[in-house]
Amino acid sequence: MSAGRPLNNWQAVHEEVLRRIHTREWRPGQIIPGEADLAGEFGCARTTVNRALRALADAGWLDRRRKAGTRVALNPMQKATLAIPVARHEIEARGQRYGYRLLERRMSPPPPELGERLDLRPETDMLHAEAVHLADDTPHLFEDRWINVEAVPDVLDAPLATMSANEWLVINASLTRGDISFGAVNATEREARILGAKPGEALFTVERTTFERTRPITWVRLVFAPGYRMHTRI
Amino acid sequence: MSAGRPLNNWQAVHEEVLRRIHTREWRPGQIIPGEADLAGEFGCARTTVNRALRALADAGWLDRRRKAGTRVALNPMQKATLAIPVARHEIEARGQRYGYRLLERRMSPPPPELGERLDLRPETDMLHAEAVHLADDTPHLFEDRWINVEAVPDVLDAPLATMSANEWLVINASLTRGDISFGAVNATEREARILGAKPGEALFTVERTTFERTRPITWVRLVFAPGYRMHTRI
DNA sequence: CAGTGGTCTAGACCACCAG
DNA sequence: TGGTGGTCTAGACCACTGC
Repeated sequence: MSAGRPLNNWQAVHEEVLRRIHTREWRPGQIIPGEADLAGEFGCARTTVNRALRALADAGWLDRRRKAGTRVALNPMQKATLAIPVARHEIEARGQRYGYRLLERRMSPPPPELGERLDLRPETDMLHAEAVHLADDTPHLFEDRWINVEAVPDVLDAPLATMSANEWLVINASLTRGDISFGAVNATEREARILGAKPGEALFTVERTTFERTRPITWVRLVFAPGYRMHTRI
Repeated sequence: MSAGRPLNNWQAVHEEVLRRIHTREWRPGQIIPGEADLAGEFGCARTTVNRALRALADAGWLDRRRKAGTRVALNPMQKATLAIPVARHEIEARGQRYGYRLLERRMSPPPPELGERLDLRPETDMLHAEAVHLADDTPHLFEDRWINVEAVPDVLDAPLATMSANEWLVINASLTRGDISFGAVNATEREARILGAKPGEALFTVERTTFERTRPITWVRLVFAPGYRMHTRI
């Protein structure tokens, strides 16, 4: 069934396969022809078909299993690649002026819950930094950060007044793993004051714990100004 | 510099390169050797190196540009692949019993804001369905959905009392694009009653608009029970 | 303009696992 | 156990883009 002009690049194959899925020529759950067959039909090497189908599987449109073959995914909308907001970039991308103010910086024992979660010895002091990120002088994001100084002692000399802890850590620490979670909190009195919100107002939060191997480096909670939404597309 | 045993599969190359990034042998912003060099060092084909480096670039660890070469990314934590929660799977994965109750189902003109956002003609009725998803009989998620019946007329015959609209649409409609956003809202009186929350309590929400080509099929807002967080890892 | 990554090909071998 | 996807190779050509 070698039809029209050969599809001799993987993007073209990708596009054609996606078209067949979208037009329901190939329906959810249905098995599609094997790589060799498609290569024959499209007039290209099997490697090229493989590249295209692998991309579609990564994106969630196909389910592939050896021997079982390739099927159209039942629910393509359950995978998304998300751009984790980096305050400076997000603000500058909107054409606004980025600002940063350090509100607090001091050594302190972490809240017990955090100490346990990071599996630190009790009574270990951490560096606690609080800051607010501004868009055209309007508060955008409140950052509440705890840093494990035993893991990155140099951070005590970091110029946190002018440079966000994140920027310093990215350059100076070895970050191998991150656990990230998203949720909602009611603004505390203090958060409300800092972010220009009403106390109790619902705020979007991101929490991230960053590790070097298994050693915790830092825990941070980002609390966004009211109305903030994080977007993605499939 | 062809050292020990050859790394003749892309996962091994992937691992070795990631190791050099993690140990800061190759530092953020630094340029790394070209594919040909690495292939020589590792004792494998350039294609294999390419596969590994491409995966690392997709994951955000490397930045690659023709002619400019490959550099260690400055901020590897800004990309994450997210598993969009599907209520049934999420609940069953926790070993709980999944339940579903349809609360409302009727034709109605959409709120003006929604009608505009979907670019529908004024006075177009939509199918409005509200449902709650239960985990062991405890409310987990409130679903507020509007469906464009002009795009999927058959949905009027869908057994929404026993099957969630999402499951029906995935099978019966052509979904080519989705816009997704995450945020926080204060529970309304009604949401609080349904979800077992206090009025005003901060709740995590996901909103998704789904399209066939450019035609809107459905808009849905998921409001999660208090304390819910969505997780991912890098 | 030249060096880098991006890709295609043809052939081959292999791991996996559904039937 | 045989068919399917997963991968490697060697060689080649090309597109992009920094210098």
